Amino acid sequence: MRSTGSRTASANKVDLTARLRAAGLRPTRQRIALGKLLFGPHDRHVTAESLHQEAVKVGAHLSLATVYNTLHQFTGAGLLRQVIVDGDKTYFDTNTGDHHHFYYEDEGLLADIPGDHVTIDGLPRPPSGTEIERVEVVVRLKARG
Amino acid sequence: MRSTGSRTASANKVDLTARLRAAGLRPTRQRIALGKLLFGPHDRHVTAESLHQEAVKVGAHLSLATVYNTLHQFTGAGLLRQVIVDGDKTYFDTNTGDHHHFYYEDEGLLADIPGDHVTIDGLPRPPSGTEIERVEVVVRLKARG
DNA sequence: CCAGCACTTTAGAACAATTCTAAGATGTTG
DNA sequence: CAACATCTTAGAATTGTTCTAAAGTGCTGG
Ligand SMILES: [Mn+2]
Ligand SMILES: [Mn+2]
Ligand SMILES: [Zn+2]
Ligand SMILES: [Zn+2]
Repeated sequence: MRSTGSRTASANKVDLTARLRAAGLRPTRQRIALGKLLFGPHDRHVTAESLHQEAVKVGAHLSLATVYNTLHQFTGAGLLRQVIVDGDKTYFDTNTGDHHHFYYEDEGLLADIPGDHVTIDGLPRPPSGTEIERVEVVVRLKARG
Repeated sequence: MRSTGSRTASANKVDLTARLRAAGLRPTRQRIALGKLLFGPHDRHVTAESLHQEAVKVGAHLSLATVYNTLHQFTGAGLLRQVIVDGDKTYFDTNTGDHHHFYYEDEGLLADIPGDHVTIDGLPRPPSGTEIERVEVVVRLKARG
């Protein structure tokens, strides 16, 4: 359903370069490094800090400010979306399609719930003058007692 | 359904004092002032900052640190719950029952969606070793284009 | 091929929300 | 009321994030 065939294959530099250009972003060393980490075979949920650490670990060296800039630019370009489930940090999600989340509160981890089979009934219609931008379901989990 | 009959009447000092004592909290001047603002006839969504300003406006004078302390103590006592919809600030909700939210992104305002009629189908069962603490639905609204 | 300009990166400062510290104030109890 | 535990609070500290402005890099027109 998602239109990005290249997402499922390991993201190579050519793909990324094209994707960045299409988004109006120059394919810089830093953006390509982050893109490789983000747009691999599986979807991911990262924070700026976690992605920065990961980038450093694979030898890319770039600043945390650049990670923030890049995450926001990718989000603006529709390559990422933000997920807000914790007051202390912002998560960025490579899955921009319709889906929901489990949130492991103890671990601070997100897991996708595909949107396909989830239905939400009985919601009131949006107040006049407004429209729905998105409906988000978060299932908060804790370790079984 | 909620067990707090006193919530619907204007919260008086006697009620609040009892409620605080029951929660193991001394009914101090500050906690009573905040309790009066919070536990009036309607449910409310506040931030520490908004509640502090409101308290100052009605002549109570207490520090922002006390507002934070009190909000957390009230939450621990089950008198409030937190709602996380914005990375920049935490909302506290006097409605501790089962319900969901509209979030006016432009305004930073929350409105309740009663839980009674909303049904969510097709959610996977929680991963083993975990249990669901709560299922939250947030309907993000934007001004109609 | 560049030169040259726009776009990027980044160190470090700045910010905003929240938490912490530790010292003085206040509620409660005998 | 004394005495102690509990509370409050100013101000410092922390954390996640954004901003600033200066140095670096990608791209294009000649
Ligand atoms: Mn914070
Ligand atoms: Mn913040
Ligand atoms: Zn996701
Ligand atoms: Zn609410």
